[in-house]
Amino acid sequence: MSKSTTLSLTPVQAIACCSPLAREPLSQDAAERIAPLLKALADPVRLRLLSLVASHESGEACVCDLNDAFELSQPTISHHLKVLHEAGLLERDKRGVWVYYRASASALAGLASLISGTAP
Amino acid sequence: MSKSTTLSLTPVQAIACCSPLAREPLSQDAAERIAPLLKALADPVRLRLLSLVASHESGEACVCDLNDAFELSQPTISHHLKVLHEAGLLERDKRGVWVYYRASASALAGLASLISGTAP
DNA sequence: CACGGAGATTGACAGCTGTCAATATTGACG
DNA sequence: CGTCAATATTGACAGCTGTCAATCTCCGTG
Repeated sequence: MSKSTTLSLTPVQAIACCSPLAREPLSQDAAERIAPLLKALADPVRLRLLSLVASHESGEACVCDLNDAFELSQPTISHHLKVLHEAGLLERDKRGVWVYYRASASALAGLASLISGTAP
Repeated sequence: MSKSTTLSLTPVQAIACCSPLAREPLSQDAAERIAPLLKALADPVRLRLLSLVASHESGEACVCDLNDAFELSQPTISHHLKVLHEAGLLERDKRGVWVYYRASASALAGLASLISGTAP
């Protein structure tokens, strides 16, 4: 593979390639692909959003419910959901006027194995 | 400025208390304790630093070696190491003039189990 | 003791990020 | 159609963050 400055990997794929942190030194390239994913997670509101969605009975949650769980404006919640979605941590599903989000199990598993060294 | 934090939990302990993200909705309190830990990790340079230390043969690495691995100024590396240390992800050990850092296995394991849902 | 080198701290600055108000877009339904 | 409700987008702004140059602290050694 040649170096490509415009590679369009989903962030989830950015992780799949890497051995755990403690296994061998992370390359600069890998680090720069992984950091945005962690950055997406590194916010209290987004952590709660992801947890709310992931722990929801049906495995998915409607934005309308999520908005009510915070004392933040609707655009702010929408912004956080967008960040999580673009990182590949949340999957979006629009049904009619409502939008449902689902947590990406593979993304979370990938992150965890990167950090702990557990094989996926 | 102020060392105002009233709670004196290490960030590692901040995690130990929580069930995995997908198990039940994270409380605001828990989210605000965990986010700083992820924030410490969510930087390409710090990811590489942690990986360098964690994957080092003896389990620890001297700052002098770490400095050489980046094209960044010494104060910048020192700053990143401080962030990782204050988050509880790196342990500091000063021996004479040299300082050695060691990765905290429990912090990493805690984070991973929080994310993936694996029991600690 | 004085000097030199390892690492930390300080101060400054540009760029990023979380938040809101205002507005746009989209689909259901009369 | 026209209206209404659910999300998304835009623009603005304050606060945080990564970086460097300069300086400081500490310790070993001549």
